[in-house]
Amino acid sequence: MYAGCQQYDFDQIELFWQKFWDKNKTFCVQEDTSKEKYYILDMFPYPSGAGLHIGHPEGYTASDILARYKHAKGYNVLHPMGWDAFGLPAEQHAIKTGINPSTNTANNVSIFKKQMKRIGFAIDWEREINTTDPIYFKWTQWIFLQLFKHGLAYVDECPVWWCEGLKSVLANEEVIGGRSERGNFPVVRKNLCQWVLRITRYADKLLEGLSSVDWPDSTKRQQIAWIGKSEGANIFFKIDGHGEEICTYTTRPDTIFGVTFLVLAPEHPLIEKIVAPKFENDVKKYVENSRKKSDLERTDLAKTKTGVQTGAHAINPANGKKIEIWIADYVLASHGSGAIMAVPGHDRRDYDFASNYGIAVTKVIDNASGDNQLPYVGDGVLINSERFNGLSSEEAKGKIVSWLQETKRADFTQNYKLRNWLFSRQRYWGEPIPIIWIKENDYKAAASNDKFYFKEFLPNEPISNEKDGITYCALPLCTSHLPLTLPPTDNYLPSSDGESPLAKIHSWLNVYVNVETGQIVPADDFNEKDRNSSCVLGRRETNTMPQWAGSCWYYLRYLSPRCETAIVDPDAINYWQTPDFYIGGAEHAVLHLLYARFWHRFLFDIGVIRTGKEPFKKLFHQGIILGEDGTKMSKSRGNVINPDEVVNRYGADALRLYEMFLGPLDMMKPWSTKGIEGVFRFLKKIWNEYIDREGNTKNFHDNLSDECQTVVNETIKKVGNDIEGLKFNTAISQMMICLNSIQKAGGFDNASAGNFLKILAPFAPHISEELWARLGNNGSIYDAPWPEYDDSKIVPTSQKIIVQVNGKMRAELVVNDVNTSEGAIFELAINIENVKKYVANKKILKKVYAKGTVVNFVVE
RNA sequence: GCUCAGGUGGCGGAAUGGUAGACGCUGAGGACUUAAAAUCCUUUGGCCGUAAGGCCGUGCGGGUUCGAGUCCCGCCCCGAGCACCA
Repeated sequence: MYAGCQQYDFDQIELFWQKFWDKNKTFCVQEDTSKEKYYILDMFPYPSGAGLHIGHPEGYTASDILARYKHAKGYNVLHPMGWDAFGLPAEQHAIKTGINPSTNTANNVSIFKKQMKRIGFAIDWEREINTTDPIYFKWTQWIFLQLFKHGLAYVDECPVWWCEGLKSVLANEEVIGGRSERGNFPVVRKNLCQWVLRITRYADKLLEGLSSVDWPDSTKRQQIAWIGKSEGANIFFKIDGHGEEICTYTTRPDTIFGVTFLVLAPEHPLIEKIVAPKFENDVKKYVENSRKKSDLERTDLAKTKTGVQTGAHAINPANGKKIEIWIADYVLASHGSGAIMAVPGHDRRDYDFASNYGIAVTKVIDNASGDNQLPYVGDGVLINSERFNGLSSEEAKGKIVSWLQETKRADFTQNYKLRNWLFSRQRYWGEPIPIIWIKENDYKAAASNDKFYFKEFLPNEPISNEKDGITYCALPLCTSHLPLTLPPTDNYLPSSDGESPLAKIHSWLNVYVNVETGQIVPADDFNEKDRNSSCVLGRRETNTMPQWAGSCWYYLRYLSPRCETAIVDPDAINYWQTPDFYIGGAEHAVLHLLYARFWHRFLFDIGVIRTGKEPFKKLFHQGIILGEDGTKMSKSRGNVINPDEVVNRYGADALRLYEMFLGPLDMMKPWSTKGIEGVFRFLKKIWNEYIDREGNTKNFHDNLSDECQTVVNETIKKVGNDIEGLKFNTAISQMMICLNSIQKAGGFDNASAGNFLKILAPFAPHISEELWARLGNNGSIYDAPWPEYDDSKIVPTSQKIIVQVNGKMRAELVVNDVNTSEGAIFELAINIENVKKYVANKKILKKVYAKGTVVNFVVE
């Protein structure tokens, strides 16, 4: 069966085959131990109301080509798709309309799915997942509870980014230049009680794991920079006339003899204790001022560095010198110990500050190049450093810290830029955090009860939080309570004091917990006659999880999407393991990919999965498709290309082919409407090589010319290699070259007609299916094996050798015998008219022959 | 400022140190057609030349090499990421 049109009617053909694939479940897979598996993962989309963007099909087509190719090569290919559907836009839509976000989400998902099916991706839709589906987020909550149990989730009253525009707290990563990443609203600091995940405990593991993965270098580098590990030392400075010490972190202990002052961050806890009465007012003013400043203002590099004296002094532990202690906001409380030993001779920032306030600058490192300019920030040889003079920076670092260590005035240590992961969001449309807060006394009493039900995820140390003078402890739900679903409401607006909309839904919020039976009853429904000593009143956690949570582990869920007993079925993961290939945008280089690695390594550490420490062995980022004007597509610029319109006008095969033909997959490249007409023409040419004007399949040649056979075999080879190397643009141009040759030669023979369709199929599956069927084949071309090529046909029977004189091309030499000797080649070459001209009467200094390619005569 | 990636015709882009510009688009000319669309053929880096052929040419300046878009050094320009991280 086939669509049966006369001309290349892409609409009829594509719809016919899409229906065929659906009906026959062509792309559905099961574990099959007789075959090697290949797991291809796309970063799953957020199903926005705007529908598919023209950039989506780029990555999806790339992974689809690979999936279809690997299948043809005999692999059991898993290529699933799902929806990262929690998130702000659906919630804001709900705030505006009062319609539950799940309705809106379901709507958007169906649009996305329809669009993706219309492009013909070889996706196993039976494995479709959705992060907002309770059967999915049951396990997201379960993983959170594991983190909680293992002491990796805690609450902290910490300064967080509060965005008034979004009425929500944002993570550091969601704040760009003092404004929210989404919506571009201004943000301010605010103290709130938040859930935090201890990702910093995994800093070293996350760093170490990068060396074992095949990822783009830039992405690895970004993660390394984000983790920001540095090796250095804590050095302790005694405060003159005080019992206190100031701990400073430095990576340059070799410059300790050049310390001329200390600087504390304005938030440093010792400030109040050490400030001299005379300076109290100035200090107070300065500290208050810097608290008011936004981070943007504080970290503006262009501004001159400001600070105030404390009037207190510290003693340099290396030489006993008394130095001033200053406060300045160029020192960050969040890094190291929030205090630094300032070495203006060898640090740009300390130098700037010292210059502003007339503080002494001492040179303690000799620059090898003899440049005397200060500050000199490189390594060198120590001077003015007493017994350490003459040592290199490298040697001195260790020796000085060891020496100070003897008297407990220093310690070797490391520092990280990585902060713990703020995991709370004050939103409705996210996974509820499966925690109930109960009074500390109730918790203690319950925990010491042998019949305590809530042991499954109980941490060693209770997580507690004080509210209105009462201490509450976090009681973790058990697997049997999951999923904890979102209560219905029609008011999605967060409360003005920063709490999630869930805090307003009292029937859900307040519950009675039976700590012996595990029964949880809404307080409203609580029947007083059921009250007994094991019933305690609790308040549910109202924060929800960030959108990253659902995407941290989705690649595991595809393996057994309906599994009810575990996050992933053990047999399924034992077979499919982790993805062999992961493709998605570079915008997720740090956050998603770091968080997912963190969860994966955690799940590995607690034995939930045993498939290796890293989730994504091979990663690739597709580039961005720009508008026709070479700028980023945006509504305001009016340069947005709608994929539906492209499909309507040229078809899915043309869209797929064109996006792959545009240029290298990882590059940014502009869309061109004229360009897609080119590949559309190519598809029509293909059609016309198979089907005559009456719509009948053509008769092919009995055999092809040698020349054509060479091209066909080269094409099979190159297309295969190019797919493996993800060089789809050159694979397509090779197929064009092949078709041009076939066209010139007057058509295919039977063998090449079939082979050409097999290599075309991953790129343009619909037309390939249709023509494959019209050649008389049954079933889907998807199941046809990848063709073999004949290397002997690729080796040409004659060779074209370029003849150069002094490196300039002067002639071409064609030799019929590939094994012609070097001497004979020189003889033939030198006798060509246009070569003779240049070597005549000249002394030949050198003759070079690169076998089969070039002859070069070097003459005086 | 630091780190990384890149700079090739009118455009998107090809080129294991070996014919720079494959393939596609655009432009020009032609065939078919009453005409148009579609299709097909020729041509399309610049300059000189009727041609054969020659000279120049991969951001700029040097270098290595028989030979450089490709390797090395310095500079310029665009893009991305990080950005007072001590």
